[in-house]
Amino acid sequence: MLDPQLLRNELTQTAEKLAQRGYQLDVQNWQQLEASRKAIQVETEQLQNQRTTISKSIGQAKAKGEDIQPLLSQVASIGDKLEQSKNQLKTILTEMEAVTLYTPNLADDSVPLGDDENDNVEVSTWGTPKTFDFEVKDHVQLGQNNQGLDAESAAGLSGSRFTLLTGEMAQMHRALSQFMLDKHTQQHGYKEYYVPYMVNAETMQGSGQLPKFADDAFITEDERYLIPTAEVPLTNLVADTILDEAELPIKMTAHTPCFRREAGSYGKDTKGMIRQHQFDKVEMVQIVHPEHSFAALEEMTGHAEAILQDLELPYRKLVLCTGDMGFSATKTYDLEVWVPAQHTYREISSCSNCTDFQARRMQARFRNADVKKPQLVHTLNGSGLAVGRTLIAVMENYQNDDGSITVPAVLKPYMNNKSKVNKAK
RNA sequence: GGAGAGAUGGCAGAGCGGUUGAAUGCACUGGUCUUGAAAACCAGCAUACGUUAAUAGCGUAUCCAGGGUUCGAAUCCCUGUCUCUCCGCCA
Repeated sequence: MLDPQLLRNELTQTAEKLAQRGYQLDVQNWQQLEASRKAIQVETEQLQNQRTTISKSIGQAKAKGEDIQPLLSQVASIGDKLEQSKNQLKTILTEMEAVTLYTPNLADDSVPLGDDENDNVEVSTWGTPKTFDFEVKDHVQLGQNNQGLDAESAAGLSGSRFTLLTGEMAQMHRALSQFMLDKHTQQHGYKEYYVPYMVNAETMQGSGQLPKFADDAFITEDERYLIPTAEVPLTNLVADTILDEAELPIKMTAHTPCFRREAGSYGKDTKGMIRQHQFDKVEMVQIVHPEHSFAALEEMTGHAEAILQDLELPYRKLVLCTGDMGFSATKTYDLEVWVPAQHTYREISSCSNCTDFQARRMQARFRNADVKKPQLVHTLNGSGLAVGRTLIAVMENYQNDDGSITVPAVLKPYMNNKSKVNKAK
């Protein structure tokens, strides 16, 4: 949610900034709502004040044994008017809330303007894509060759966009998440969490997935949502709390499966395990003092980069343009890893500063020693990294002529010191 | 799944349907005292919204949430959520 003061006092500028993101705020409608809200709220509060005042004097009169009848008839006329006024106010506030819940965060001034992913700006690249002296296979072929990746069995069990991993592929998948968690907890200062994979609607609303993106999530019969990312449970851990300033920053990480309907992505990335209904991810979340959130974004993106560097996977870093950013973000870096078979970079991490947007929805605050008042925290989240896509990247970048895959050095301790897997039979 | 108990300010914990935003204690902040600290004593200390130039006043709301009764609800009634205890089942 945006600061309501922005919509009240800087409506035109705010609408312009929202338009950069492709969101059209109905300014006229909002102004009308705001005007009637003002009038009706004042009226309601006045009526309420009258009623309370008279009710109090009834109490006093009764205590003194005076006749309360005149007071009762005085208050009688207020009831209906108040009721009506209250209902009107409620209707307007509900309407206004609907607008604010559907309005995205504002982009930071440092974010490049643009319409879609074509306008994202490359910030840096790392590593050099390896040249192969044989014809590279994609991860699907590599997986099939070695019977470690089985889309057909998964489809039989669950349908499209699911993958089954077996043997050393499953082991490498596990090794990757272990490695990532160890790196973040031991070197980057994050605390490890094990979290629920199902959350309630309130939690989904807190981090911005609801109400606007209900179609993207799986919902259970008892109205719980399968988490689309560990960002949801982790970030909401501070919902409705007032933290001590000394507790900040809070740095959390968790390895979870992520569930996404992928509604509207029909035909996109149907081959292989690039885009799945279920995938594993190691997520980083930071809860920080508002002054430090942009520095924290740089730091957190660095933590994701460190994983790729340790795995020696070439990647590039992009800053997303205004039109391509997620709903809650004010600034986002994407990391894209080199995928040899596609001869291109593919997204493997996304790190965002959400400023106070999620914090306001969740009412996550800290007691500011300077101001002494509770103040909204800033929240950040980043993938560190998407495990399935990392597995793909390792398979393809570390493939050998015979179809085997060399184990990256940092993964060896997690794989019984094997140096190669999936030797073609 | 069955039976019972509960949910009040940062925490603990009072509260008869009437001037209760709410006793008291702890914590916290400022002060007195002290060479300094502790102790003691004094004072202050919720949040949100509205109005406003105002972080000044004034007003409104908030005692788990949502309904209801009433002139008036933290207090009474209904529904829901969560927590705890006991029983059953169970990885």
